Amino acid sequence: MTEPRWLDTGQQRDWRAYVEGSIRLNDVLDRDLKSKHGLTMAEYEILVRLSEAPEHRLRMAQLAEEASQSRSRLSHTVSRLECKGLVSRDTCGADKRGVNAQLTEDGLAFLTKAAVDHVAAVREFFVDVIDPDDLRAIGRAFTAIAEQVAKAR
Amino acid sequence: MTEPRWLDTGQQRDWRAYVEGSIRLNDVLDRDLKSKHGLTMAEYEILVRLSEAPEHRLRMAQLAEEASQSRSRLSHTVSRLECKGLVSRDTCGADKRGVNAQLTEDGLAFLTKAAVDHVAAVREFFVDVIDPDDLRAIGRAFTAIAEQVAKAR
DNA sequence: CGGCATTCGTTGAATATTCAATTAATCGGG
DNA sequence: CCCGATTAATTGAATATTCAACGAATGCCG
Repeated sequence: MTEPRWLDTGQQRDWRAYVEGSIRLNDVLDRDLKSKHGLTMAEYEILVRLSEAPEHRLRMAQLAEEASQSRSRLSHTVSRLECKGLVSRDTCGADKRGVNAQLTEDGLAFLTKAAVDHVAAVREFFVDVIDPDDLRAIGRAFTAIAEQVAKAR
Repeated sequence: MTEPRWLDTGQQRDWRAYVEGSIRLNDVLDRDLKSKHGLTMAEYEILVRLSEAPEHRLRMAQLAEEASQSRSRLSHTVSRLECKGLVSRDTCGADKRGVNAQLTEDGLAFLTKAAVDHVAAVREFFVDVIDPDDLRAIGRAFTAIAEQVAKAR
């Protein structure tokens, strides 16, 4: 059997700082969005992706991929957003298996308001708290991580 | 009303890379730990903190704080771990409201095995795919973030 | 000492997420 | 053209997490 390669002191410190910090960041951003607009980050992300898509619509599978969610989870979540009138579903013309999620006008208006508060919170607890060079490092690192995860599947 | 300060292109790119990367990293590590040992990261973290505490025991409130979990969530999760025989509960002598969570011998043995695989996965998808300087940047940044979140409460 | 406010931990219901199975439609080789 | 394999999306049950409320013990202050 191969000897496990443990993390050295510095690596462990940094890894743990990341684990704790990311949980707490997520909590505070989620709480903020939820208290002010009744949305979770996952729901918010869905609205954002739709708002950036041509004609404000995307196939479920692609939306799931972009929002880093399972298809099952997306189905449930979109159902909730549909109940709130922020998103609608219609069957895709070309591929009759497919379903398009479509951002409604209300959805876009709602997102526009929520985005103002959300970006302020992202600044307050993330962007404005860290050195610009460190931000770039984070961008590099997590891009590489996402690639590595994708590669492994 | 104050004008919202949007993120510039680079900030947005880096922020989004982080959001996506951190979700995917969490997914892959959770999946790995769950498939190999039937534990979530949250449960694993609880065992780790207990293993590092004097006499392998901690008050529930402190454990919740260290593992970045709500007390309610911790209660439920510890109940599950108790069912598996990895943790036990006993009332705290000094403060009769208090409860100590205690890592059992089985729990320690179990953790020791799980840690080998977990650290390997943390290397594969995190430590070994990023530049050492970027890792330090992440450590700095998320330490600052955790502080900022703590300050805001 | 008395009593009010706070802290500790748990509980159960409401909500969200995962997991496995299902239905329907498309694809592709023969 | 047909049929088995694959893909799309949904469903409902099992599981996990959040949320609000609670009971018990302690702290604090007059």
